[in-house]
Amino acid sequence: MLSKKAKYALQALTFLAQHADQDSTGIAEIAEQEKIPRKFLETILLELKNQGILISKRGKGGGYALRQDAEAISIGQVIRVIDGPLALTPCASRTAFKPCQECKKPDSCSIRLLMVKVRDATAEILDHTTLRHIIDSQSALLYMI
Amino acid sequence: MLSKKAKYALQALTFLAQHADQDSTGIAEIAEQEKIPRKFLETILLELKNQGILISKRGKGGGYALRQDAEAISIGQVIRVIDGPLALTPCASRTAFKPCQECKKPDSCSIRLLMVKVRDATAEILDHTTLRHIIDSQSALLYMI
DNA sequence: ACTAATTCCTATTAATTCTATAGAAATTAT
DNA sequence: ATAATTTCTATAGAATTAATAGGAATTAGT
Repeated sequence: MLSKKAKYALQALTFLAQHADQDSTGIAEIAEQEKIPRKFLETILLELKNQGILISKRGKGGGYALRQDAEAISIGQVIRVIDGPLALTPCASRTAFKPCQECKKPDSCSIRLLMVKVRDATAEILDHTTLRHIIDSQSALLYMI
Repeated sequence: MLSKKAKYALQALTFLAQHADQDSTGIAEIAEQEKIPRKFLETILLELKNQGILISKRGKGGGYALRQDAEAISIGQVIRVIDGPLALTPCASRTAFKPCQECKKPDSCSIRLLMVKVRDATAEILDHTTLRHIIDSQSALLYMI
């Protein structure tokens, strides 16, 4: 399951993608529009900034904006940054592989191979879907079919 | 991520599938061989029994066995029983759909449609992989490719 | 009938993670 | 200066997960 944090992050990024014309949008506005707890959103946006997905402007009139165009930010990237690996088990992650304790042969563990297969299918979708797909519902819907 | 409980369940079921010739296998043996905390495993096996995946024999010489053949038990079924829906969000589940609070139109939410797509890809794999595939590593490996 | 071995049941504790908030420092536009 | 904002770090609160406890019920063998 996705955490609330990740869901909030996707909502906020979607909002920012939709307001990419403005050069920055404040936390307060995003929190209010998307109904996300204000202080919680603060920490989330800060994390997205520290991870290079957002840029910020401090002080009066400050706020956040996407660092790159919406088509350059994949949903997979966002979820990994907030919730960690996409894989169902650490031993099935390609970005953060970690073998199970006491697992002698990860290479021949059938459960692991299955989990890798699921991870690959998930990553294939999430790494090829971008914020652009999300905000442009028409192309998104076409893409989905 | 899969819970430890689900991982233990898969280990135990794999073990039972490999010992399907015996008419029952005790908790103690499974716990020892698979290095699963004994008391925790008790509750897991009981749950799998209550969900119709295992049968048990009580009293001296008792134990557990698969209710059906290994090829009739899918990994998706096991994970759902222990961890709940495969989907990353409740609104993307087909077996336990639940809309997000305040979501006006789940039908046109692009994030939801994306999550449904991921769910379907995951379920396609997990519902078509059985304990038989897992224990027969050769056919499993072929299947994986 | 007795004993030992086992599953069954329910409650509880312990540990971990997730969610949210607090409060003040640093920064910036006006 | 002032007001509005992000930044930072800590921590509290809530929920979930992981594990254990202890005894009841059942069964095989003697």
